[in-house]
Amino acid sequence: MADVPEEAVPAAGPSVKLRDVALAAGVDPSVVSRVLSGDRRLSVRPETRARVLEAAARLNYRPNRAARTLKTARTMVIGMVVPDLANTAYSLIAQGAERRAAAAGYILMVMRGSVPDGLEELRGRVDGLLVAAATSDGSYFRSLLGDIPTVLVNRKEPGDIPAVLVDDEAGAAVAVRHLLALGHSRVAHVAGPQNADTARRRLRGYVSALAAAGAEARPEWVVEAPVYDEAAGHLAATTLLGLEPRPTAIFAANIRLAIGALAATRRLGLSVPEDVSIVGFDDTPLAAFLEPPLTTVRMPLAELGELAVESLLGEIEGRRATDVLVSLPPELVVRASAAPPPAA
Amino acid sequence: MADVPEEAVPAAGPSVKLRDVALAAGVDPSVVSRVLSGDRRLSVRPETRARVLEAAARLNYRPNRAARTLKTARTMVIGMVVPDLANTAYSLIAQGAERRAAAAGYILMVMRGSVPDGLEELRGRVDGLLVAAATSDGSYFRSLLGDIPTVLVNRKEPGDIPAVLVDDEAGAAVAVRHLLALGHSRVAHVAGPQNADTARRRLRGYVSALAAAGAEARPEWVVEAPVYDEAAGHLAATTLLGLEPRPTAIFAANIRLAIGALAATRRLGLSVPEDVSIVGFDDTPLAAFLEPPLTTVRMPLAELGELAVESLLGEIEGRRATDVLVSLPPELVVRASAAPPPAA
DNA sequence: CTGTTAGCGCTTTCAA
DNA sequence: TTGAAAGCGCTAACAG
Repeated sequence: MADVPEEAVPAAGPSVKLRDVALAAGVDPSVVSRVLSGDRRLSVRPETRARVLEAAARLNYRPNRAARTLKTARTMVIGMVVPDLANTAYSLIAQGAERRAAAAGYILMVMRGSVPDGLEELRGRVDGLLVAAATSDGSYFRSLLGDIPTVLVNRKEPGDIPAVLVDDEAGAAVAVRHLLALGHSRVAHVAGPQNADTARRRLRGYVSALAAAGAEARPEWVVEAPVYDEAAGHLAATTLLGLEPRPTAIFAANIRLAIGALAATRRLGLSVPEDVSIVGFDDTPLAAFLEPPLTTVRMPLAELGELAVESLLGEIEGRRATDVLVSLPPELVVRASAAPPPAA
Repeated sequence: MADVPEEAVPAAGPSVKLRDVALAAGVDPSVVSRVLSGDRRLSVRPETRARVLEAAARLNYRPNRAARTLKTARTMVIGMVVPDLANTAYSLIAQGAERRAAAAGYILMVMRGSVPDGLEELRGRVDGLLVAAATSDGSYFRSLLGDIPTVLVNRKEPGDIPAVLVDDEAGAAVAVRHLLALGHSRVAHVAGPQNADTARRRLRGYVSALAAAGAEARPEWVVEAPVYDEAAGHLAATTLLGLEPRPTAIFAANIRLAIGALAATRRLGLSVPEDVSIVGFDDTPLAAFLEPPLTTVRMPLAELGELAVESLLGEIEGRRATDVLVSLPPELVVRASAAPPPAA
């Protein structure tokens, strides 16, 4: 006689249902349902509960999610839409979101893409949506959404969709003040695409920090990168460094932009930070290994993710969410790309 | 009398069901179902079909997914598990996967995490799984999976889970041959974590390319990075460059490792590529903006994603999948980090 | 060409 | 403390 492992996983046969467990435990399916969902306010004789639990375990029962969803009108999944996966910022946000979602019994699933595409496909598969993808038209957007509870993650759009934000304006100001404190008087800005709310807020922070310090600000010291990537940063910085007199410092609105700016500076035969200082926005492990290591400002992105889910859970429960600003302060990560300006 | 916009989106009231559409169109729900799911082999009088379509549109009907899933036992979602979102390689794979999935009417949702965590939560929410997360124990893994159709993406584990792979071994060989052709005779390797299948295959490619060329290979020229990140690459390269005689070229098993190696080299006061040449594995836009721009090998990752879905769809349909190797060749992206060795 | 019928597997009153 | 019954919204035979 061959040994049959006791815990053998049953082959892909017909799956075991609530009814099978009920049969095996000698009770009604409804009892099994109540026991297994841990219905607190239900009195079940301990021995009955034990029998049910034992049967469920023995039969390796897995509730059918579609049936449960059909009945309860809840999927217990939260969707997150991001414009592109390969961005460490989104990954940090997702981590926070995931943690908070898990604590509430939800799972987080992420979809790449713009909202208009993915939306129809998501309806009915998620209980709520975190939208981190860029959008320019909030109301168009709302109508697409229909009644899916949604919160915008670090972007505020016209319209009534609640947003959770980090203080990008303050973060930008931290960067600029650092440069000013180092003694720079010609601080330029590689701005992000101005159709993105994040980029606008960072630009505002740059402008207001300069103003608050009474420092000089010239319109030509701001150049907008049409997208958040290295090539765009390279191009913008090249323009900036061609100015006369040349800016001695550049604050880039994003890490990829900063990397492009760094490359541009060196390709112009200038050195960082001796000739020009550079500060980037959003931190990543990579920053420490650039040449020179890049000074950046780190935003509380994991907390952003957590709070966004927090807010979304409220919406799912029918509470009307309001905008929230993550209260943790931005943090300057000082490395080597910013130093005092050359003694002109 | 107030104007009521005709296309007003109904408030979050009770949603419209198949029955409502049927009522409005004056037909039976089953007819609506058939018309809307585009059942080809069904004859419906054109005018009936038109009435149904019109009613559905007017009422803004959205099928209830849970009900459909309960009935059909299909979710039409493919899950993808990745170890971390912030890796451009996964993002490329996901793009390919998404495209192929969409063509078959599926959507792709990605989950971060290791398989053991996420799995129980995924069962019943996806029809199949693409696993790109590292695993060391394939059989343990299979038992967790139960009967969820799965394909491993660019990792082969012992056990019977089908895998779709790119030819990492050939890719590594391309890199090494490039270095050899440049005239290097002391080519070292920063290997990835050897519990990862990708890392093992790349190491194999390094070894066999050296052997095929009759070039010298020394055990101390290979150092393993315990993880695929910049810090580990930095450390490994530092060790390598302390060797006597010093290797004149380094092939790094991954882009992040290569970036760390680049930084290490410079921090040792050596220059790239004058003193030492570096070639990385997997390409990213960033590579062109490093100092110097990094020569890399680009693998057909989008195709990997497509083929993985292809294979998974087969499994979902009950066909037993076999391992497949993406046939597109690796491509060397020549930039500036590799050059002939210094005239010793 | 269209309607009838019978569930899919679960949860949740309500009744015993 | 447990069981009975109804139904979530859809699809897919089968019948007409």
